[in-house]
Amino acid sequence: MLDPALLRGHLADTARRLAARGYTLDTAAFEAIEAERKRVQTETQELQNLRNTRSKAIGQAKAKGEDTAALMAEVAGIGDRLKANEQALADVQERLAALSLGIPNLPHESVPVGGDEHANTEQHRWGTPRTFDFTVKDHVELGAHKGWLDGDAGAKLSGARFTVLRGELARLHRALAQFMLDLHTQEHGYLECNVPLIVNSDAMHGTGQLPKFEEDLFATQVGETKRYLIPTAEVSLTNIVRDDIVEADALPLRMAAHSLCFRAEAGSHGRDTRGMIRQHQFEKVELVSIAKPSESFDEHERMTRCAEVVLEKLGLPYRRMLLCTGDMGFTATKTYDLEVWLPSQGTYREISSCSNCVDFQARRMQARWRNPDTGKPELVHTLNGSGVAVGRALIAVMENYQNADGSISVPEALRRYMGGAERIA
RNA sequence: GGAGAGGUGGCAGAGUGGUCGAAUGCGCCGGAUUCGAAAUCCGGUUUACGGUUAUGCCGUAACGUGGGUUCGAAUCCCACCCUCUCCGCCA
Repeated sequence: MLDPALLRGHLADTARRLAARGYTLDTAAFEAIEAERKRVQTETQELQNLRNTRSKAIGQAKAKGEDTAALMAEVAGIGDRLKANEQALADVQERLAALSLGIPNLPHESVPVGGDEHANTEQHRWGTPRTFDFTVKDHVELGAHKGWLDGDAGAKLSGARFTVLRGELARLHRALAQFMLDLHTQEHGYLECNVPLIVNSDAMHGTGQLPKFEEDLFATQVGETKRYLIPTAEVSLTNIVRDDIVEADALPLRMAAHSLCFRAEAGSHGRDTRGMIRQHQFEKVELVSIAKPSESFDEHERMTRCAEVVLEKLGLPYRRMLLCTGDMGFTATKTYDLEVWLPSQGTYREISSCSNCVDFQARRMQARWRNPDTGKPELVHTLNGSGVAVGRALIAVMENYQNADGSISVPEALRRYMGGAERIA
């Protein structure tokens, strides 16, 4: 959620900055509803004030044993008027909230302006894609060996975009997650967390999945209670500080979790249907930082580096992209994507996304810290990044480390998690 | 799933219809005392929203959540959520 003061005081400028990311803010509608809100709220508060003072007078009169009939008559009509006003206020505030909750974050000034991914700018590359002296196979062909990667079984059990992993490949997948979590918790200073995969509606509103993107989520309903499967552990980790006031010396609060993620992938029909690039269920090691506002952009660089180190230790060539205004997610003010080299596609594919959301999620969550300079609770900044997507990392390892005979070499960093194995075959 | 107890400020804990945003204690901040400290004493110490002739002032709201009764609700009524204890079940 944007700062309401920004919308009230700098509406035209805010609309212009939102337009850079392809969002059209209906300023006339906003101004109309905001004017109504102000009028109704002022009226309501005046009525409440009147009722309070009159009621207090009645109490004092009764205490003195005086007759209260005149006072009672005076206050008679207030109740109904007040009730009507309070209802009107609730209505207008609900409409205002619906509008506000649907407005995306403002892009940071360092973000290039552009409509889609073609305007993203490459920041740097690491590693050199390997040259093969045989015809490379993609991960689906490699995975067909020994039933390692079985899309048909996944479809039988659940439908499209589900996969069964078996044998040494399943073990390699697990090794990747273990390796990443160990790296971030033991070397990068993140606190290991194990979090709920099913969360309530408040949590989904806090990090911005709701109310706008419900169709992207899997939901559960038990009795009257509707809950949602997390599309990323960002939801669980970030909402830990919802409604909290964090002490200054606890910041930055760095948390990491290995979790399952569930995405409905509505609107992705036909994209990446082959293999396990885009699944309804996948695993990810997620990094979340809760930071002081003055430190969040430094923290963003640091977090992105933590993700890059994963790929470097795995020996996977990648590049860092700075997303343009039109390609960023709803909550982000600035996002770096890491793209890993996939030999079968001859291109780089997204494997991590690291975003600074500044106070956008914090305002929705009422997540604050106590600023020692002011003594007041102020909104924190929240950041999240994949460090990294486990399923896509598996694909990258399979394809980049494949051998002519269809076996797959195990990257040095993973061998201790694979009982020392140098290759799987 | 059954039975019971309970949810009040940073914490503990009073308050069962009226001047209660809420006693008291602890903690915290400032001051006095002191060579300094402890102890003691004095004062201060929630948050959100709105207004404003803004480093202040005024108003409104908030005692788990949502409704209801009432001129007036932390207090009475209803529903729900959560926590704890015991029993059952279960990984």
